[in-house]
Amino acid sequence: MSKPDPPPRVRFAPSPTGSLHVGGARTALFNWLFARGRNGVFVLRIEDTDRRRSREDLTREIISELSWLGLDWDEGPVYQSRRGGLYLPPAERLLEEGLAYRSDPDPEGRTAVILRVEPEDIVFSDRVYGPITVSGGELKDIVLIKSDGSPAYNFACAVDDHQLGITHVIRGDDHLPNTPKQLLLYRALGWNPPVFAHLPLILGADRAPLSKRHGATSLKAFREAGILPDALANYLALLGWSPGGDREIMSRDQLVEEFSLEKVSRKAAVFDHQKLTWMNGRYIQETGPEELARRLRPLLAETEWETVSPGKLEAVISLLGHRLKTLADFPDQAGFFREGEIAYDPGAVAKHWSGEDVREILAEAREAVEAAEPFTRENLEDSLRAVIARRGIKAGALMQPLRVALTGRKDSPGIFEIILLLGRETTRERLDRAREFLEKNP
RNA sequence: GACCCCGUCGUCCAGCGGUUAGGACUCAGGCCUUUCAAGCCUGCAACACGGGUUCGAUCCCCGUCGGGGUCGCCA
Repeated sequence: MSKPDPPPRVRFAPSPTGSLHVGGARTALFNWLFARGRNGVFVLRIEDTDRRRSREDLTREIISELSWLGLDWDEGPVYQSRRGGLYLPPAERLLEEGLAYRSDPDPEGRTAVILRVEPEDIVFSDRVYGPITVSGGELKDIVLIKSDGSPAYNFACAVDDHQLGITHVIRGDDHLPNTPKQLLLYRALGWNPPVFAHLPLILGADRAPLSKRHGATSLKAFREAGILPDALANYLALLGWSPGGDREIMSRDQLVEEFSLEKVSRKAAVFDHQKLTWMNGRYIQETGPEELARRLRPLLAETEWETVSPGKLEAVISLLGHRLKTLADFPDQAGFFREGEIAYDPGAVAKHWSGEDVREILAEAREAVEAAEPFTRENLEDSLRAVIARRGIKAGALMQPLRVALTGRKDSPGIFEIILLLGRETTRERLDRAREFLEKNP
């Protein structure tokens, strides 16, 4: 047996110039899975050297969305902007060694520090893409320190990764062309380079890189759309990676257990909202009412549900929570549990209230509900089924008009459960109102 | 344009020289049922093309075509 690899140190290094989007989130997730699966260390580094475009509020947002996704880090956040002093010494060393030179002064007399690049082939092995050769002469000299004194990206990246002891650089494959440059920097500085692993891009349905044009792509948007973090993590994990075989619904522990860079795909993947929504529905089904209520609460702020009691909310959720595809579906599907008058869906009325005997049936249903004593699900069902039997009609001929009267819609959870939760009084009110409606609109 | 990468159902994946090319999402039909959702069953649907190598290529090699990435003193 070969001896086990030492624990890896990886990092996720977002730039706070925009919201955290699914592409970045997936990169963070893969780093996290990799670290957690082999006892490694996950470092969060904020690449905020671009003072002009970096925003503190975005830094906070990125941090909180990562937490929402369930990703935690062991070190950081490390702010690149606060480590200015780290970059000059290595650059000066390269200058002294003659490996780097100063640019011609700009009009203001400032110079940049630039690494001299010799024309020679560069070969490296990417953990995902395999061996990659870049022929000599393709690379130009590399700017280390810009004329304004700040470190250029590739240099800052190499210095930081080295200084933080990063062993594996796992990032989007838009960085693949940067890799030879960084390798040259490591070589010039006499440092051991980390292992590089590049992740394929995530595309929109039109095969263009995912962007705002494709709708909700920020984590914030997914959260607000009622996607569960575990569902999103599971979906994202499978975008560009697979454990082999047919497994799809996988817990965090399973993902951590199975994840490996070798099984990451090299092919860009199209983000499929429908499949995410399906998967989210599966996760919702497996989530208990208590937790669903907790997840739902923030989405209910400023809606008519804001003031509903926790007990009532949980009761409603246990009745229809498992039917939701996203948490955001809740207000629409649960609307009829709110007090006050319900709206009748015209389609439902036309379909189920057009029969001649509907008024009679509803009247008998009303009596049957009154007669259920004690007020239990079993008694309600017995009582209502008795009406069906007595009239010799099909169950649907009673259930459907009743459903419209109580919910205003064609689809809903089971009628008996609804009556039970609504209570006798509300049920009675709604049936009376249905009767009035039918009298006015024969 | 140059350099690099990629190419299995519409989409996400499995496959790793011999398979009726498998699963999932979507879509269609059916079952169940008080409706819808869920669940279960069935169906539609793919190896980009052309050369090799081989007894045999989805799989290996070359080319073509197609897609993507990068070419800043941005990150």
